[in-house]
Amino acid sequence: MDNLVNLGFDFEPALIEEIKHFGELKHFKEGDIIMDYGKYIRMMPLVIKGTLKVLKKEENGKEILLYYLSNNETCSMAYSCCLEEKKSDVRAIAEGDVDIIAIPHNKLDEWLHKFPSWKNYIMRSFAERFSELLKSIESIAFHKLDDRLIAYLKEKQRLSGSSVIKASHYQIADELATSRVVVSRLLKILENNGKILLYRNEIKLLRDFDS
Amino acid sequence: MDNLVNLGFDFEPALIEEIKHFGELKHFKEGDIIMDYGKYIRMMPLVIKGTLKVLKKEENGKEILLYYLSNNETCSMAYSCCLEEKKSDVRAIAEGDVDIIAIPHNKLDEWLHKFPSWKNYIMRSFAERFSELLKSIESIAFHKLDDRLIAYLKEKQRLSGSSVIKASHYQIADELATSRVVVSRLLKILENNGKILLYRNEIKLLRDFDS
DNA sequence: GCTTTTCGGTAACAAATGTTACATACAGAA
DNA sequence: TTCTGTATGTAACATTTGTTACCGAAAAGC
Repeated sequence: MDNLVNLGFDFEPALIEEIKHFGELKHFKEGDIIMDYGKYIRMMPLVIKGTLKVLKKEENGKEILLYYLSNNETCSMAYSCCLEEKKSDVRAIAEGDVDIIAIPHNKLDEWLHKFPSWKNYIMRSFAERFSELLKSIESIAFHKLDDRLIAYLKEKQRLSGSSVIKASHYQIADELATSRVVVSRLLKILENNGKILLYRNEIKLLRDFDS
Repeated sequence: MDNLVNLGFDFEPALIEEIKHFGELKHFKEGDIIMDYGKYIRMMPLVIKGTLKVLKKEENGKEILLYYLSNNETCSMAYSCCLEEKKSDVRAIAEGDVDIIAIPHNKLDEWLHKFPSWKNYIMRSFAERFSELLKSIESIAFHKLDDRLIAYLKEKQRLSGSSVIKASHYQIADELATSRVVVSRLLKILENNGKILLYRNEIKLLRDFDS
């Protein structure tokens, strides 16, 4: 918790003191569910380390990836839910080890008045989430699956910092809201074009991957 | 402007006075553009009468409908843009006659501190827009075009209060980000199934439309 | 009246995606 | 090792959506 000051939050010292005092440091590991459909949300997560993925599910069970949250980001939808005592529309899952600071919901509004840096942070978060959702809509509505797959792989590369992506075709299909066979087919084409190499549970992006 | 008090905003009297003083009443008519791609936004629109549609466009020219704004609603994305001096990612167009109150951007933040009812309104707006965007994503990602078309027609019916919808197949295709031929095809199927009647620039929804 | 433009209907085809089914390969457990 | 569950490869086919082309009807302009 002490290294909070070093993180890129840019909060004023008094606010950092309050966060240290009222915030609760929590650890999650691969696959842990931080927020879930239909559950009330009583705290707002600030992501300190690792990555969360935020998903939306349909009645029949299909899921689609909305966006990732990583360092110093937060889920604005959690904020909205906290304020209005609403149930969550989305699910957030830890990708690997994740540390968050949980801010209790009753502080959110108080800090908004007390700390300009908190207000700015919240407003910036809202804007970023809107922008991510718009990107997501753009991707689904306007791009074909092969482009979306490539974008997905790039995003995974960016977040992990590695060009070896650990995931099964099933998982990828889930997050793109399509079927495993389709993903396998498109990945095989990418491999044949010399963009990637395929292994079990692993995809290696080659140098000329983006072109 | 004087009938502002009667509208469902639920603002405190002092805030209403400020809105009357600093807000500017503006009229738009069918097709007028209130916000546009790449333009800076210097005021935030409160919709008093009529309906705005909010769209997102792709590079190649295709557009897709994100959601409608009608009575007492506002565009949270405009709010974000105002605060951060950002360019708009979306376009907002008047559907028929529209009255808005334009709130100058320098008041937004000030009122946030001064008026709890303003803060609540803004926060509620953020939550509503998120929810609309999620509905939009759900629709595009999980539903086939025929379902989306039906949902689109229902929404039009709800907003206009009439089961006669004035629109060409071209317009509908644009807002669903597909082509005219596809829309005509699906509409004809609906007509053959006794759900609707088709005329030039007009679609009449029949009684057993939803089933 | 005529001409032009826009709108809608339809066919024929192309492309993208989804589905089912089955084979094989691999990893870990027993 | 063998067994077993999971992951992947691939074919064949169905469905959905997109595209092009052409037609005639209705509205708008002249």
